[in-house]
Amino acid sequence: MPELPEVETVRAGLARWVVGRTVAGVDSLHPRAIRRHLAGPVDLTNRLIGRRISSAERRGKYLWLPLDGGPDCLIGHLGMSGQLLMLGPEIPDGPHLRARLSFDDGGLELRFVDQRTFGGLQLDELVLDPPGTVPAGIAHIARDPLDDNFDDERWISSARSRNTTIKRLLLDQASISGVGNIYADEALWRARLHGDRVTSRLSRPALRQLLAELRTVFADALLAGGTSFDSLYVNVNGESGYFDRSLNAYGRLGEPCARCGRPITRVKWMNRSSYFCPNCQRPPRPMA
DNA sequence: CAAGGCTCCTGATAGC
DNA sequence: TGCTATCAGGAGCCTT
Repeated sequence: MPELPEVETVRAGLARWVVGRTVAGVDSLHPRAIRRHLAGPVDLTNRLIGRRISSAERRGKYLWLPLDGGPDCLIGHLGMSGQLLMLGPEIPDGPHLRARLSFDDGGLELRFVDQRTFGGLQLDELVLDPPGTVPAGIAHIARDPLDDNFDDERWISSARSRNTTIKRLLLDQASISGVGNIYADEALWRARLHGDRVTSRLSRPALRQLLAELRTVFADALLAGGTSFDSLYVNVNGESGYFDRSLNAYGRLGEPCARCGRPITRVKWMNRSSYFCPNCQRPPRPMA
């Protein structure tokens, strides 16, 4: 499942392979892949052809490619199974190919492949959000913890003013972006916090440590090229990351905790799973 | 307005 | 063998 480290790996690949190139053709092959582009596939094609990609940007799990000569950009989101692959035009289309960009140099194409169709592409306008510039449609997405302008103390104050639990807050992209189910569980395990802890009752040092653990788990995953849990995630060259070997909680049901040896537990949570060590990560005391 | 839950989607896998 | 149920989950959208 692509979260911040995987998306950053893809962004770096796009910076290497598509920045500076000019779009020559666009194929929209599945309506769901461009459902967020309300003006439709013809508009998407017309507005992309002839445009040169000037950079590759990211905030949280969103990617965007600013286009030369205008305030617009191509936004990409991988959803839970999206891949952006650079492939030669002679390579046959795979079964889940949703969109394709070709370039006027005739070189490698950019293909958007997405089995579960939660991801998508859209054009959007960049708005000024000093000192960064983000697409209008993702202005509600908070900065991520690897952003130099992420304000730790402000986030901590915000958390302590909220009436919610810490795992919910980690997954709220309007509060802190880039965190999904895997890295939420990993950061909470590293910080020895149970996901059901109420944010307003966590100390500032505990929240500071959680941010630190989030950053180290992201950094570790980036070094490994991202996590590939079910082989749906690959970088732009089609190579899987191998960070899943380093996970301490997520997907480790019944395996001994790397700290204390107690078996990792899984609970159903919001139509998904949470993995944690029942010994290192004590659930909150029930309110009287 | 904040918080929480529903829903979109496909393919692998388990169970009968 | 072939069917149905379950699971994976990001994030927009809706309800409370």
